[in-house]
Amino acid sequence: MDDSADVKAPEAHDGAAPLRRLALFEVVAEQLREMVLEGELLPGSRISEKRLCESFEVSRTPLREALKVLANEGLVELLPNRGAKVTEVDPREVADLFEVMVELEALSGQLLAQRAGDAQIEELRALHRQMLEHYRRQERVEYFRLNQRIHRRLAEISGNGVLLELETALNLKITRARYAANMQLGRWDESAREHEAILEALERRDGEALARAMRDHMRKTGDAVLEGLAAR
Amino acid sequence: MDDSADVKAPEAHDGAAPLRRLALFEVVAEQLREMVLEGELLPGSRISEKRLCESFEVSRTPLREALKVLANEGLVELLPNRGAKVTEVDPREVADLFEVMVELEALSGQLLAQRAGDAQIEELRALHRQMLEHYRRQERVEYFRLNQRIHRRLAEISGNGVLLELETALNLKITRARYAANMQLGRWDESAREHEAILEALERRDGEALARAMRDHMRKTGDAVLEGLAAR
DNA sequence: ATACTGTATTTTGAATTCAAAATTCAAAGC
DNA sequence: GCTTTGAATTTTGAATTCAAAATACAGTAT
Repeated sequence: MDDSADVKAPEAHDGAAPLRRLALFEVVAEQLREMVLEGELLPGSRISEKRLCESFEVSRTPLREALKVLANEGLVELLPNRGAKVTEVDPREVADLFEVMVELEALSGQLLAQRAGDAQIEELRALHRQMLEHYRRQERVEYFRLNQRIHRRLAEISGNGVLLELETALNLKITRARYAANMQLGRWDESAREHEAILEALERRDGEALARAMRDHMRKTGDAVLEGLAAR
Repeated sequence: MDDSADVKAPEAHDGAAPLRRLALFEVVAEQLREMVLEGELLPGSRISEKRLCESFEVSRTPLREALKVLANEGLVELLPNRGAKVTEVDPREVADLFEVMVELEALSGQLLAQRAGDAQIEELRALHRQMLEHYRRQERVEYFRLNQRIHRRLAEISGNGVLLELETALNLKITRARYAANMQLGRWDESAREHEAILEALERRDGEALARAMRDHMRKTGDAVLEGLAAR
């Protein structure tokens, strides 16, 4: 309607153009997701459709579609005839979350030991080194980003698409719990050591040890987050 | 010709009755889900919004909302500006699915051994006996239903809400794969024996054995389904 | 003053409308 | 004969409209 920059793919006659202009509701969903994750929309608060529509400058239709997506991700709750509210961070649920995530990580570990190629292990080692460098320089945001990226890459390389999807979905909620607990990046040193153990086990292709290391890492992360939540 | 009476009545167990009239899009989503699961809408087929709107006698708005729900469940794919199509049953993905499900079941087993109360174990034993009775009488549909119910009950009693949700979600896709492979109820006898082993381990509260039994059961189910898929 | 009831306002749910993109199909050009 | 081009049609995306439900509020009765 106005000067908004259209996101469109450059007209390429060349085949592989996987980049599609995403639907409005997807853009809105992404924005909303970020707002919920980072606590800009407070847990438990009611969501006024009208207000959000105005702030996003979209009509209610795409906003409501986006809310349905977020609802399926568990970030908002839809109360019939009563609008939507941001889901509360329930320590009990977070505990459950980690209980499951620990096992998923263990599975990732086993699969990784079987399936990771040499090049991929080197890639991970490089990312790891890079992360340690951020650690050394105390660059928190970059460290956190790389940490997330490494975990995602591990899930990708494990070669199980369903596992990757689940870890991504659960990681959403975990990230939110971290924010809620002001714990985005606690346990630097410990965490770095655990990562080292993971890399070593992977390089030895020791499935048992790798599963144990990843399980251990996730369990300790969970304990820290839960502790942070309790201390609010 | 069909049974459209089963739309509501989620009302069941414990105290606080959250009785609510469900939104139109939820009803539509439930119907669609069933149609996809049972193969009434063929994998890979494009979904015409107009046609479905007419058959459901609703406008496009709730139908589109329902499609978004199904898309998040992985039963349909949304192609921007090109409508929706029913997701194909990919044997590779089904294999991944079971690979994950096996671990979730193992976790269920461990938790069950720790947390199941005597009354709940008795309840499960009763359900098991009832299922065997259906087996004896060769009542396939009832057997299958009870089988599903027992698995769900096991997940519930394991006391981890996240685990329950994930198992429910994955079970959706597994059910679809079974239909696709014409395998809704293969392996009667074998399956019944495996269930017996599960119950026994649970009654002994032997977490290790229970995890092993449930893992084993799910793994064999997966093998059978994959075999069925390959033989299409 | 408090609790209750009926009414007005707001908010949500669903249908309809309008615009933009894709698909179809036929004709023109090579 | 085959491919390409460009309207006409269909289908999807998003805004708007209309209806129903919930909330807020005022007045009344106890």
